[in-house]
Amino acid sequence: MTVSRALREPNRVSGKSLEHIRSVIDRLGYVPDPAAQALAAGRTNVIGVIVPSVTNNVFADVMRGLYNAAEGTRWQVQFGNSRYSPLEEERLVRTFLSQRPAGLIVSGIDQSDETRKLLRESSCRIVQIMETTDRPLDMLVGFSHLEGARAATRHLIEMGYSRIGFLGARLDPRTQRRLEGFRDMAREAGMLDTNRIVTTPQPSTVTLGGMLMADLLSRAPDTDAIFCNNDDLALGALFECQRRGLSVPDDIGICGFNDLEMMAAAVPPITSVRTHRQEMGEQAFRMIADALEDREPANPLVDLGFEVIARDSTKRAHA
Amino acid sequence: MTVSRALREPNRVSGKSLEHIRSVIDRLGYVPDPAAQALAAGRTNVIGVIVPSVTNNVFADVMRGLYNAAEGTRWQVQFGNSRYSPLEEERLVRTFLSQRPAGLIVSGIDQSDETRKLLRESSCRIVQIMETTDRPLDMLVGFSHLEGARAATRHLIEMGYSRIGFLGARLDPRTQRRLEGFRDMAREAGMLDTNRIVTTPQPSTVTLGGMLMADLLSRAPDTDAIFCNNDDLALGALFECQRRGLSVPDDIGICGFNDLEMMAAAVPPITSVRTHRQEMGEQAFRMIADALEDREPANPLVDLGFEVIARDSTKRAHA
DNA sequence: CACGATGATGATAACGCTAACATTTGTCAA
DNA sequence: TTGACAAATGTTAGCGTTATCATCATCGTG
Repeated sequence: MTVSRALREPNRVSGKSLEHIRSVIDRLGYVPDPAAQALAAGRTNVIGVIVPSVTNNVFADVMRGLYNAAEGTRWQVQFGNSRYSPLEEERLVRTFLSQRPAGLIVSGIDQSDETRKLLRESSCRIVQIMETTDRPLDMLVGFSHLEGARAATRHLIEMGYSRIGFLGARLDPRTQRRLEGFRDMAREAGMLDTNRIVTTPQPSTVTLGGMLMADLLSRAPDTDAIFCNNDDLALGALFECQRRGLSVPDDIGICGFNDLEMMAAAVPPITSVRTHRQEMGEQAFRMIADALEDREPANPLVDLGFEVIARDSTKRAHA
Repeated sequence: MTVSRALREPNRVSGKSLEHIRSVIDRLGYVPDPAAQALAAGRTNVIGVIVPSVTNNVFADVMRGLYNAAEGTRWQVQFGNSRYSPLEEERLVRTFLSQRPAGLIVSGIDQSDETRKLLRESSCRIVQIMETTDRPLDMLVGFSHLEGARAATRHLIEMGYSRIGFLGARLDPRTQRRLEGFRDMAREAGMLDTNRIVTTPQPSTVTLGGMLMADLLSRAPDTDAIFCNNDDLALGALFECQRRGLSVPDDIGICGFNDLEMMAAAVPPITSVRTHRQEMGEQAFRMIADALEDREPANPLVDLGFEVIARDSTKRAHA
C-alpha cells in the first residue's frame, strides 16, 4: 500500500520510504499493471477521441497534435472513427463510456440528443474540438468556420473579384458552416449567385477539385474567383486553370482553406485560411489532462482563430 | 463461468444456454470489462504499433489501414512514435511489452539488437511492415524499396533521360535503400554522377522539393531528369520547374515515389512508383489477428510489390 | 507526563474476470 | 442396464491493484 501511495501521492509518504521504494523499483524494474489499476480504481487512463474520419488531412493533423501532447504523460489516447455518422458516434460514445475512460474528446458540436445526454450523465470530462459555440458540453477548443469563410470571401471581394464561386466536397457540418459564411458575405456584398456554388458529397481530392472547377466554368464561364472548401480542391482547381490556360490570379482568383504546407509552394502560391489543427489537438489534450489532474483550466472555451494568408493566387495585376 | 464461455467460445456452450445468456445480456446491456479481462487472462486485447513518425504521409496511410482493419474486431490498435530513433523504439517496445500486448507491429527491419532480443523473447506475435527481408522476426508485410527505386530509375533511362538526379529528404533506412537502388541502376547504365544526388536530413515538404531542385540545378544545370524520394519533393520540384520556365517533361523529367492521389492531377501528371500503404496496414493487422486467433497465415512473408505509374512528366516528345 | 492531533504505514476486502480443475448430465455400445 | 466417455456446467482461487479503515509512531500542548 505504501508503494502504491509512493507512486501516486509521493508527498504522503516519508522521504525515507520514498527513497527506499524508488531504489527497489529501479532494481526490480517494476512497472505497474494498467489493467489492475483500472480494475481496482474503477477508471482507466484512457482518453477517448472520436473523429469523423481518419483519412481527412485535417483530422490527421489534429490526431498528430493529440499524440504529441499525450506522449510521455500518464494518459493514453485512443481513437474512434465515426465516419461522419451521428449514429456511429453515439455507438462509439457508448463503447468508450463502458470502458470508464478518464476523459473524452469529441469532434464538432452537432452531437445527437442521445449522445449529449450520455456525455452529460457520464462522470468523465469532455472536450469538444473543431468548432465553437457558447454552450459547450463541458470544455471546448476550436474556431469559427463561418467567420473563416466570411473572411476569405471578404478578401476575394477586397481584391476586386465580383463573380465569386464556391467549390465544396463532402458537406459535413463544418463545411456547411463555411458555405454559410460564403453565402452570407456574398449576399452582403450583393454578389450571391447560387449558380456559382458547386458541391458534391464525395470526399475531397485534388482530382475532384479539378472536376468541380470544370463544372463551375461550364455552368458560369464568367466566374472570376473561387473560394474552396479546402486546399485539396484549391490545388486541383489551380491545375485545372493551368490545363485551360487560364491565368491565376488574373483570370481566376483562388482561395483555399486550412493552409496546408503545399499552398505556399504552388505556382502561383495559393491564398488560404490558416487554421491551427495540430495546436487544437495539443490544447484539447492539455485541457482535459489539466482538468483530470485538478488544475481546472482558467478558460474552458478556447477560440484558436484563423488567419487569411494572402498570396499571389488572389493578387490581381489590375486590382 | 458459462457466460464467460458463451462470449469467448460459444461452441462449447449448449444452444439453449447460449440463447438464454444472449437474451439476458441484451436486456441488461452487459458489456465485459476489458481491464478485468486483461487482469484475469494475463494479456490484453491491445495490438501495439510502433511507427517512426505520425507526421509522415506514408505512415499516416499505414495507420489508416490499421484502423480500418481493426474496426469492429475484438482487437485494439495502439500507436507509439519512435521518431526515427532506434533507442526510442527500444523504450517503446519495453513499454508495450510490460503491458502484455496480444501482438506488436513494428516498422522496418532495422531494429537494434536489444530490441530484436526483447521481441524474440516475448511471447507475443510480431509483424514487421514497410520493408522486406528473408529473415523476418516472425511475420512481415512490405515491399522492396531498393527494387522500387531501381524500377523508377530504369523507367527514366528507358524514356531517354541520361543525366538523372536524385532528390532526397530525411534519409531513414527506407529512403537510404531507395537511394541505393537509384545508385545501383544509374551505375549499371553508366550514368551515375554523385554530383546529381542532393539530400538533406530535413523532413520532406513540397517547399523543400523546390529548394532541392534549385540546388541541383545550380550544381548540375544540365540535369535532364530527377527521381524524388517521395511525391512531396516531386511536386515541389515540378513547381520549381514551372517557376523557372523549364518544360516538364521535355527539359526535365520528374518521377516521384508513393503515388499520392495528387500526382495524377498535377499539370503535367507526375510519374510515380505506386506503393500499397493502406493495404500494408490492413494486411499487417489481418495477419496478426489471424495468428492470434489460431488461423496461422499461410504465408508469413508478404511482398506487396509496387508499380511504376508512367505519366506525362516523364514522356519526352523526342523520346 | 498524559492527551489528542497529525502523519505515516499496514491489513483487508474488493474490482470483474478467467484458468484449472471438479462435478453433473447426456449418449451410446456392450 | 451398465459403464465408459464426452459434453456441458459449476467451483474455486487467483490476477495486481486501490479504497477504506485500522493501527502505530511522533509531536506539541496543557
